[in-house]
Amino acid sequence: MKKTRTGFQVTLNDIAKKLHVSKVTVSKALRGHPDISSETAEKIKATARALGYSPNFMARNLSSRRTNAIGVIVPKIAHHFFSSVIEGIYDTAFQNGYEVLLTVSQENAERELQHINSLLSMRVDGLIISVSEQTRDYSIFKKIKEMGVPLTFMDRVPPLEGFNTVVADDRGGARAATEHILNLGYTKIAHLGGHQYTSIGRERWRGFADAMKHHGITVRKDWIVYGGFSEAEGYKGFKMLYETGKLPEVVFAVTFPVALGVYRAVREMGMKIPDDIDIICFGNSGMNHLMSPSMSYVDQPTYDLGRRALEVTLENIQKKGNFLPQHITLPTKLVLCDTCTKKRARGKSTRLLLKNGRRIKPLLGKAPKS
Amino acid sequence: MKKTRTGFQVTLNDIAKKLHVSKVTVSKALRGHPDISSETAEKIKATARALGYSPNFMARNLSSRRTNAIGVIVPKIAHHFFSSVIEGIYDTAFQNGYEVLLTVSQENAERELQHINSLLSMRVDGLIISVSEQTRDYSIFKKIKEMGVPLTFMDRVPPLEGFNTVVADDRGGARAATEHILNLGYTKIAHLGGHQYTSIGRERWRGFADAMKHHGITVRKDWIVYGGFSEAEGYKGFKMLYETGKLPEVVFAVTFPVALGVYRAVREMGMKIPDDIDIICFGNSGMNHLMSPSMSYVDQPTYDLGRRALEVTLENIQKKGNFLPQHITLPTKLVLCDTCTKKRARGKSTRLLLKNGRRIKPLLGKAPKS
DNA sequence: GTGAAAGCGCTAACAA
DNA sequence: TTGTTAGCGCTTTCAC
Repeated sequence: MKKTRTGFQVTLNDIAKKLHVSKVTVSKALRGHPDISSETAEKIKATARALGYSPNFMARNLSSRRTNAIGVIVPKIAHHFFSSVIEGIYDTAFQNGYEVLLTVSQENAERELQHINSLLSMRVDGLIISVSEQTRDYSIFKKIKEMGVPLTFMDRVPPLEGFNTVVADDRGGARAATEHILNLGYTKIAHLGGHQYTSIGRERWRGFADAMKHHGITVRKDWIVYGGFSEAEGYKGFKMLYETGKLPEVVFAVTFPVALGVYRAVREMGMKIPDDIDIICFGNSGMNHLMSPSMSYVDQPTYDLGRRALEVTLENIQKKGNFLPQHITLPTKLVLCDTCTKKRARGKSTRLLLKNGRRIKPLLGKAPKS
Repeated sequence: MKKTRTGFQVTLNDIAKKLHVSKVTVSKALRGHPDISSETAEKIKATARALGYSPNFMARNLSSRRTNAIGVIVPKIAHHFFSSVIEGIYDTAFQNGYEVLLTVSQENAERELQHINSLLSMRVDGLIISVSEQTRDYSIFKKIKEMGVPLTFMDRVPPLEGFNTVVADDRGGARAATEHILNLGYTKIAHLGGHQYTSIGRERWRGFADAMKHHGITVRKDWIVYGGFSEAEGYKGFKMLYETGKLPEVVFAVTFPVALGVYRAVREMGMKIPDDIDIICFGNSGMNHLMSPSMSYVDQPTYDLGRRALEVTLENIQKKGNFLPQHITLPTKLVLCDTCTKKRARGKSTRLLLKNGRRIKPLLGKAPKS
């Protein structure tokens, strides 16, 4: 027993001495190495348990040169999307005997970089990253590739070659949602989109544009607003729509939180969803069914995104040199709830706005332009 | 440059050789040790950067016997409460040069134990744990104490002596909420509480009972339901209330998710909150203001819970032997939203129930008793 | 089936 | 100011 900075820790040697064997024997026994007779192995395991032995991860990994750990970086954890993805990652990792080192960038590129460096210095065997909405400097990823550390981008993918990617069918899903609202008869459609330097922002916009084009409807420029993925951004985005002086009939929001921001803004203005303005979004939350009205949305295979991301990363770790980057796209599904079930006659308040921009209770901050 | 299992990793030695100095010099220089002249230090740092050196956490921590890492275990991350706590932990850790190793137990005692063991084997300098709602075996915590690893319980605290605790004022907050509804004139009050072997379940129940007693109102036994902290449990709990044949005027829910379960159940039965039944709860979610009606609740200092938990843990790490366990209780605040703002005349549907238990649309599953 | 030797990359103590 | 020596606790040859 050794007194460490942290107190008393049992080591292999303690067990070895107690049993008058070498520490190598103990090491092998504990790892189930076939060298050791089942008899001694049992004895060793028993005393290890009795002594409360817990292997020193640092030492083990320093000598074996592998950590059996995967580093994960996500931008947020408060959202259903990521927490479900993480569940998929955890479960799969555990089944494969891997440890997960989870970190959160808070949509902050600087913090993301810190985490990457920490995880690299912990020598994780592989990385799964969903980049922050701010990330624009990709040099660290190139460095990671040079270092030979397997890296899988999940959901949010930077424009780089040579990495594994696991994403939902953003373009297809966005297109399906847009087709749906077009089929309802809506033509005045706005898109609260993500920044175009983000993969999901770009792909979802493309899906939207695909459908619009296919129906021969021109996209009104000031009804396309690009921004971040948070509720605050959705609120801000709707305000910008409002300031165009003309409200669309329906909004397609790039994420669930963005749609929430719209809800809040709409409510503050004294308007009603879906009667005054309708809405549909990409992604979901566990609380959707409690909102009134509940939102129709594009469902993402969250758990599977996590699971597949981990699987690909593991495969990459195992095959190493002779492994070609994999690109996995999982299907999405349109789920209809209370919104966007039929075309609504525009409500009173919205009509008023069209005649006279001042009749609707203005949002906090700047008054509407027109 | 060494080829490791993971690829190429630059070591201290690489830098040392390149500069014709010893690796000790490099090590010291990189850590800003005053031994080294600023001239050589600069040179060393420059080549380290050029070579893309990243210190090996394992090796560093193995020899220094400290990891500068805090292990954190929370039961859930999908909830506003924990994700905000985690933010507090992260920020404070970063300010103090500490790493956070975050894990999630999913309210599962077994998984919690796995995580504890992993973190211990990573030799974290300290632990912050919010125990799962299932945890009933506390032996591991005693073992941790024997090992001398500083441990702080946050929010959910097992009944053990000798550990740091950082909690919200559960009892006081629950009492304040209950006082409030009593002052509105309600007397038929139900409590959807947490299991009594959990600290927050117990304390919140006590606060509730305090207020009831203070107002001289006897607590109807079958209006006290104990369960878990999830939405599903809230749903189930309300069903049990319903089966008593008499619905209370108002429900005090032990957590926000539990209250959500009530919302869902109430809605399914075709009743209305707050007119048919009113509700208030402990804790909040970022989405509360989007629900209709928005819920009045006891606000917890989530970020600060995280911050203080980390601070106490660090202090414990530093003082080690001569450190007495600290117990910190942070104040809560009653926040009034749409529910519980005044006593409502009981709605039609509820009155019907009182005469004839069959008039309200029954919940899925077993039909109501009466 | 078992164990001695060597070393993973780093830091701490001490010498030079 | 710099370098030498000796580990940290473990795993990996490779000899017995």
